[in-house]
Amino acid sequence: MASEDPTFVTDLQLEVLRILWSAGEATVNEVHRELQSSRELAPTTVATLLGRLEKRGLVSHTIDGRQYRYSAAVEESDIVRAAVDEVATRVFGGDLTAFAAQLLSGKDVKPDDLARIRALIDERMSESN
Amino acid sequence: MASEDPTFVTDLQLEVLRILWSAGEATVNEVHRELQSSRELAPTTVATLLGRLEKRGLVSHTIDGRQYRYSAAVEESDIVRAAVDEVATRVFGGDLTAFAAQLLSGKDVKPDDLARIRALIDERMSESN
DNA sequence: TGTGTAGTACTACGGGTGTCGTAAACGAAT
DNA sequence: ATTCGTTTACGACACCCGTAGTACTACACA
Repeated sequence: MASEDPTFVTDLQLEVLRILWSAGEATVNEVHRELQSSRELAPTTVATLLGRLEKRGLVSHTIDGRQYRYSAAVEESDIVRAAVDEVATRVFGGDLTAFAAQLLSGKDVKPDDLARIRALIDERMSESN
Repeated sequence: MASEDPTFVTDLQLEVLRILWSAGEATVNEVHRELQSSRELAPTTVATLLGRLEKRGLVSHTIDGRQYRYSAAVEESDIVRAAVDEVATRVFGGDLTAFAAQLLSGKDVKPDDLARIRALIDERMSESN
């Protein structure tokens, strides 16, 4: 079991998925265009990316004329959860308190954040009581 | 600059570093032996690993007779921080509240954790007042 | 019906990783 | 000294990622 975190995605892959999540569906060219703001990639590169993502089951496509319309086959929440779990396990050995401590010790944690997170905790504590 | 996250480490690399952190120093064989409990690797594999880590500046060695004594050249906190920052940026776009929300929404968050994290927040809030 | 063009598939290359095998070096024991 | 064993160095291989060139396919229009 525990084959190999099937939902691990790299940076670029995540960017691609994000485009699909927010667009619902997109052709290679559309993805390419979106991506263009952050990266300079050849259209064929994007096609390769999408193809590889599809081979892994993270996206799928339907045919529309001579174009492929890609859409994500995984939900954003799955990917996000996988990323967090991964760090929680790998780096903190499942010790969420340590994880949170690290998260909150950052320089750029604003008081706002602290307050909001605290509110989240209170909520969670009362609901699961 | 901001070349390419120089402190990114993979799973296995982290395991190796952990051994060095807790041992202070270790020969290839010692690392190999420690690693053995979780992975079945040939001793040469471990040597390769250490060598590559050294090339990246994450570990260094001194010579002791015919053996190398490796030690970590980075601190655990650097690696841990890098890992957390990475996810915070990549996955949450720097939104720590969202990050924390995700972290706290996990199934395996115990009431204890919540309480402790809350205490951390309170502490942090008052000290940075 | 022929041809241009848009779009995909195939192939490839340089890097990095996990994984080792084998060669070379260097002390130790005989 | 010669041999042996331990330990490191070098080279390799498969696999994945980012990146892209080129070849192939198939509609669309003349």
